[in-house]
Amino acid sequence: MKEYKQLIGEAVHRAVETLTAEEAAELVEIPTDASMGDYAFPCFKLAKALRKAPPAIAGEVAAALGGNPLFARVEAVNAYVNIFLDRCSFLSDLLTQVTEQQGRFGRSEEGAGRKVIVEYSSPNIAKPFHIGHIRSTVIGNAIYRIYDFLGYDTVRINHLGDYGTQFGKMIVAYRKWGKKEDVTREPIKTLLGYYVKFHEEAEKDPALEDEARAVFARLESGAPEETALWEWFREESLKEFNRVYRMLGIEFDSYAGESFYSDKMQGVLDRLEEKGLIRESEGARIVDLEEYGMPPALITKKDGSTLYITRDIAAAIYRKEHYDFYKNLYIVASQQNLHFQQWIKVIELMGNSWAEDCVHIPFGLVSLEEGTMSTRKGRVVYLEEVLNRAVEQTREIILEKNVNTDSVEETARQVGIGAVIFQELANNRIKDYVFSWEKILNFEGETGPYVQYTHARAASILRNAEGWKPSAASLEPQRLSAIMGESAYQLARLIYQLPRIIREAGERYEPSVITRHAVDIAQAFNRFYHEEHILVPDEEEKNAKLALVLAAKTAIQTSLRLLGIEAPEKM
RNA sequence: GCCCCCAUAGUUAAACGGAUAUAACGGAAGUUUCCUAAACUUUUGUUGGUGGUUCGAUUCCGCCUGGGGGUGCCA
Repeated sequence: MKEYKQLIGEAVHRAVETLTAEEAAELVEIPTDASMGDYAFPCFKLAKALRKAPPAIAGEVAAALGGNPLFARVEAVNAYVNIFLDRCSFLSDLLTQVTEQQGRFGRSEEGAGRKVIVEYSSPNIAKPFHIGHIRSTVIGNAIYRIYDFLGYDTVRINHLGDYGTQFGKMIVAYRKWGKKEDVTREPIKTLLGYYVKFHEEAEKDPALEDEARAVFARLESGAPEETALWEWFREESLKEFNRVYRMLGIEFDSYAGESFYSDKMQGVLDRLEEKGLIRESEGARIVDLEEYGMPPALITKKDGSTLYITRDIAAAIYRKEHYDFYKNLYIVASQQNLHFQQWIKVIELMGNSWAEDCVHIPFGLVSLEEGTMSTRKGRVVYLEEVLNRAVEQTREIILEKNVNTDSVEETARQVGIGAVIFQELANNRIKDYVFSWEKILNFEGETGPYVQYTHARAASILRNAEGWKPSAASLEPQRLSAIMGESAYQLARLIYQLPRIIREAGERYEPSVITRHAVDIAQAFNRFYHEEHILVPDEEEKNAKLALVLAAKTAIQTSLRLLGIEAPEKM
């Protein structure tokens, strides 16, 4: 398909040689107000080099672009050149492409031969999978899907929090107060109970903390009793996690968590020693980062056991050797910003130039109205409960509205889960937010159900069109004239932008760019739907409009798919 | 103390350094003999303060205020 920004860039370059075609293309804007054209080229920056007033330059550029048949109209307005596309050839080009490519529209091969690792979700074993975990899980899944769509080779890693002193605590608590049958019956809640009790008791008796550290040290050195208990906790927890992953439609290529690297720790310590990066301080071993403005990185504790920073370093080195990644992405809360800065710096100090390919993608904090979530205090909202309630409420709405669907259960699941995911991906990931039941169960306005509903509407029209198939002949430019109104054209423009939007979402690691665009397309579609009748008697007009409906449906479906949300055909 | 992030209508949020700051929710008023009213139309209302850089700042830089997070033996 034609890349208009590029074409305009080239044309500007021919008119003003001091600017390369690429530089010119970079400057091309899409005006907020459609009455100022489909594209605009601001001339301020040229004023200095050309020693002319911007409006004068705009006039010259406009004159130079004027003869191009792709542009219906080119006007100089003050310092801007406003460019109006020839709508018929634009629509013909777009609709031909989208109806041919369908689900492949927007796909790219730019990532061919490059491997991208996406680490996401990474819950802690033996702790509840709560609403705070949804962010990493859902953002990571979307980033994986976006990179996959852009042609990259992807590896999805669930870096389970299955190691560390917390397991010492858990084991100590289980031995003191635990019952096997309770754990088997309800693993996570029971184990969490032990964990909470441990902290209560440790307040009165600080010796428990030391005991827990000692038990973890035994676990790390491979003691059979501790290892068996740990394996059992891990297994029971994974059963629960997988139930949630299935609901969300999320999968992983690897569950290599922290424990996976336990036997690789010594190698890291040796390499750090070799490089002379380690020194002893207060009984612990550290890498001093003072000259980089950071507190020291604690590599081992005074009892010799490791910390998670050591495991993250080991993991990154292992991944570089094992996968030879192009990018190694970590979808982890912004609370860990310093942690990531520290260990990536350590990797760099070890002489690894690929340190810069390790990217921390932070996101904001989820809190409850009562305050921050606290596993220890048992102040959590379970993700599974959120998903179940969203599905339940959707089911009620479906029955109430008497919705046209083949399976109430299936649709309730698609829409309920989709609503939760959509909301999670609607805003910039860095923003903090306060969880509220009222908000998450609201399905009106800019929400997942709105976009899905629009998709279902488009699907419904195509069903009503019985047997209609897009044909290239009916999309020739001369046959489109006078058929398409303003709302149709504005919808088409948004569909055209989708491939660029997907690339931007990938570059910025920001799925919300796609979420917002999906809403824009849905709004434009609904406007078009209300203003114009689609299944009209005139064959030529009907063909063109149906092609646009199909293109809109395709664009919405692709957007939702990249976000990890299903697009029901009926609802 | 030091470091990082955030601050936009009543609320929740958008906005590659560009033209008149964009939506949704809420409030007010409408649209269903018409392809799905989970829809659409109209209306209401916004850049925390202060300096600077720039032809142009919600956006970049400095300071201030407010909120959140981090800061050596948890992850």
